[in-house]
Amino acid sequence: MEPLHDWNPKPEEAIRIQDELRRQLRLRWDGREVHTIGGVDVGLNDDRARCAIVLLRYPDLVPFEAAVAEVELTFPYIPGLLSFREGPAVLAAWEKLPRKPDLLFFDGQGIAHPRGMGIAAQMGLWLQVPTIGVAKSRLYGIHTTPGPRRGDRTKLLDEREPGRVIGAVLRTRDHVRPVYVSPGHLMDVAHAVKFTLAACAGYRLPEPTRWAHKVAGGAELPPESPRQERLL
DNA sequence: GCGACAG
DNA sequence: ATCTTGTCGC
Repeated sequence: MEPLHDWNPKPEEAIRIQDELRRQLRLRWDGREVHTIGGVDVGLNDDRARCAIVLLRYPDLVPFEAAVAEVELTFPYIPGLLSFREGPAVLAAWEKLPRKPDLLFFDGQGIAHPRGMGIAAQMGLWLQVPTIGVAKSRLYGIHTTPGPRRGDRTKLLDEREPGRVIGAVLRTRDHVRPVYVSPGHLMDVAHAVKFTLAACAGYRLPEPTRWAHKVAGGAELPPESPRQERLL
């Protein structure tokens, strides 16, 4: 892939990089067919980051492939610069994947970010694949509380430009805390919400992300999820 | 200066 | 993210 920038800049430079990358984002869904989706999760251990990417069949959500990679941590956790801490591990796991998914879910924000460049957006640019950010809490944006049922949602608005919708606060289960959904690259808000609901099966977080979290923690894919199954 | 602050 | 068991409520 095309190196877009250095991964160990000073925070001030990282911010400049994000401001520059923003113009490359394509916040539009092109209508492509989706047969496989992937989930990314990064676990942190002392001075190393372990990333897992799990691929699932869509729309039945059966996991069939996974890749794990571990990398040395070189960047601190700074709100707004999460991608610089976890990005290298994601790239390492991505290169180990035998095949790439049609769509990727991230644990974190897409464009619902101070500079419109959350980890789902930034990695979408690196990987050149449609991405969606599903965060467990808010980083940026203003909103009201959505209804209590699965599917209920409110708009996530840009703090500095309240007329601009940057995502959705979405209830993925009845009476459970909503998640913050925002498009990354090659995605729009409506489809990000649609795919997120389609990927949530009984739990607050999307299945791809849940599997990635388990695998990053050492779990194996179930036997009934053959790693070499033909998909088409 | 005082909060807010993905994972 | 991580420290940490059982427990209350939807």
